[in-house]
Amino acid sequence: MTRIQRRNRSAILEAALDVFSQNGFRGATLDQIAQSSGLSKPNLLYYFASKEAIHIELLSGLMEIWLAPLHAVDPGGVPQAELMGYMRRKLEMSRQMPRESRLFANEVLQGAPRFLDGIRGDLKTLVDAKAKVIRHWSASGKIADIDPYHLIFSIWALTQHYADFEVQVRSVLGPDRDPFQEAEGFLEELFSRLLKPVDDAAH
Amino acid sequence: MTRIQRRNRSAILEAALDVFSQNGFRGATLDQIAQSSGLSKPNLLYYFASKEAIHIELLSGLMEIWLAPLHAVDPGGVPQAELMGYMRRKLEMSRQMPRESRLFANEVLQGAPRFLDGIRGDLKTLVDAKAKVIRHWSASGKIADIDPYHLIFSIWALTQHYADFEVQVRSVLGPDRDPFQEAEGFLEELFSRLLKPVDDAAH
DNA sequence: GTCTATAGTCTGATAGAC
DNA sequence: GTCTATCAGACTATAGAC
Repeated sequence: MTRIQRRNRSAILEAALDVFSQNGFRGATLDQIAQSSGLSKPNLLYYFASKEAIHIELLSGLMEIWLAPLHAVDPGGVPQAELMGYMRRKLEMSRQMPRESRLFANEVLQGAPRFLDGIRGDLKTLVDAKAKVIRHWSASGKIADIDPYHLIFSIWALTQHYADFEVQVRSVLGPDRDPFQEAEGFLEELFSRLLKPVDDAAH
Repeated sequence: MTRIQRRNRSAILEAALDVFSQNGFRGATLDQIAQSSGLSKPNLLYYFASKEAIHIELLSGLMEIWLAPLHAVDPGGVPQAELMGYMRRKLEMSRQMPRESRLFANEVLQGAPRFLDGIRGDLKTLVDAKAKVIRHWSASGKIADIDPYHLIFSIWALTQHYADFEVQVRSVLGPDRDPFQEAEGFLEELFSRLLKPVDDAAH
């Protein structure tokens, strides 16, 4: 692949991320992507077979990046620190990559018609593996005895909320507050309390 | 308005809830709504001026129901019980009204272009009022000293996650588990821990 | 009030010159 | 590789008969 091809492909994907993340698959148009990427509409289709091909390429290309923080949870690390670190990295991704968050949110919200394989495959496999690690940490008393799947869901829900519903969060907080900075402290407190094992010796 | 008119209008709105919540505004078509409601396409437009009018009517009509649980938080009640009750009612709404949850999620996710007034108006006003109540509870030591806005966001994020991302949650948990029933216990534990005031006497 | 027919527009994709 | 021109289908909305 030439340098020009690489540059055009990535310009298309960059523009597509903008457009798909804001409008969802059906709401997005090739015209918008063409305009935003600076290429003509037929030229998009020279690089990608169809509108759907662009979308699929985007999703699968971002999947690895998106799952990296969970992948990085180390079974050999300090449980509390590993999980707090995972939460922090996810929040940081919501801050730095809100478009990616909304891209996935749009897709899942609408039933993941173009992505169910990825969810049922890579995602489930990874979550199952990490859930086993977390369950072990709970069983050995290193963290509280809570369901690992719902713990992971709660990290997703709380961190991605600030990206996916950013318009609402900012509207409610008003223009002078920084949602992400405040979320950092709040979620730190929340997950500290959630993960702390019950200290039976205190009773 | 005749009985027939009332029945047709509500049939349209019921069908529109199905279609808009699954596809978003731009992804939805009048054909789908017509088919789902059993009326012809021109007949939809006899009852509503446009596709957008249907959507706006849906959103504003559901706004009151959607905010009722927060409205019901009683400044005179027992703080911990009030907030746990709010969380429980929100989770119950995710279970019973996932389409409504996804309708709002789609709209907010895409920047709330048809709903920003509602968010900046009624929603912000209500949240501001309840935040003041919660802050007072914190200050008097009845619950933990946490930010009331982010507490409310966390209730929204965690309860609505089970409706909005239901496909993903079910795929990860597998077919034999009941997400909502499990969430009940998990969120009960999470918010109990989060709201509990620090007991200084213990140190 | 409800229908068929259709106007007018938008959209994904292709043809073919260069 | 990139463009202009354009097709075929889908879409919102309206006209007009009944």
